[in-house]
Amino acid sequence: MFPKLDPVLHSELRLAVMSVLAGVDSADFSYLKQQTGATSGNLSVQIDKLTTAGYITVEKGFKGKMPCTTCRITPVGLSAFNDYVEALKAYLK
Amino acid sequence: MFPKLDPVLHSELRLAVMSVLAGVDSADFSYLKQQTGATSGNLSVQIDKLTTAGYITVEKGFKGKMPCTTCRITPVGLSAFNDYVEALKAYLK
DNA sequence: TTTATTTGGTTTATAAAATAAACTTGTTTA
DNA sequence: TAAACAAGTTTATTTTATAAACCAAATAAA
Repeated sequence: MFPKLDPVLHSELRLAVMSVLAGVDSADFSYLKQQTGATSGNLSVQIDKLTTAGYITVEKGFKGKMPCTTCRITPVGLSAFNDYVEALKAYLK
Repeated sequence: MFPKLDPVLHSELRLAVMSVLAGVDSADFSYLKQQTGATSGNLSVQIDKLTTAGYITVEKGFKGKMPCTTCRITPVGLSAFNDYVEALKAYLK
């Protein structure tokens, strides 16, 4: 009837991050922050959770001399995102 | 960009309850419990929150000698539900 | 050059949420 | 009449979401 919603994705900020990452090859921390309007702390925590779930990968490097954290969605993450969208439909009709 | 999601509705069980109520004139506690698969305690709490938000009304009566709690969605609730669906779309594309 | 200020985050603290377990009140059944 | 059941509510506990506080390095200002 009502399928279970993936708790990793059923979160406003994590869903926004996944939504951004689903549409680009990669996005760095600052870009995600700007796109989502989140605070750094909150974004950092939610990126960790998405990483732990295997939904995104994080690569820490530098852009010039500044640290730069680059995020990418994984195939697992993309699939989970699509499943979540499908599951939600049962609730919205 | 990403609109704020109504926290009252961004909850698996409350959303399921609203989804059921959006499609019927009224539903009693047992029916909602059966449709959503929720535990009584959880359902009771979430019904309270929807009531406090003004999204549903609750009428306590009897069916025969047994107590019976009947829930209905309000116009405000229906409107909030529709707004939530619209807002979500920004996250799902 | 030393002192702010900004960038790019992480860690920690706290308030709110979701959920189940335990309990209550009354009814039906054995 | 005692046990089981129905229909919920209350309470307790575990997670979450989030912001505040913090940190280190780079840049700008004095």
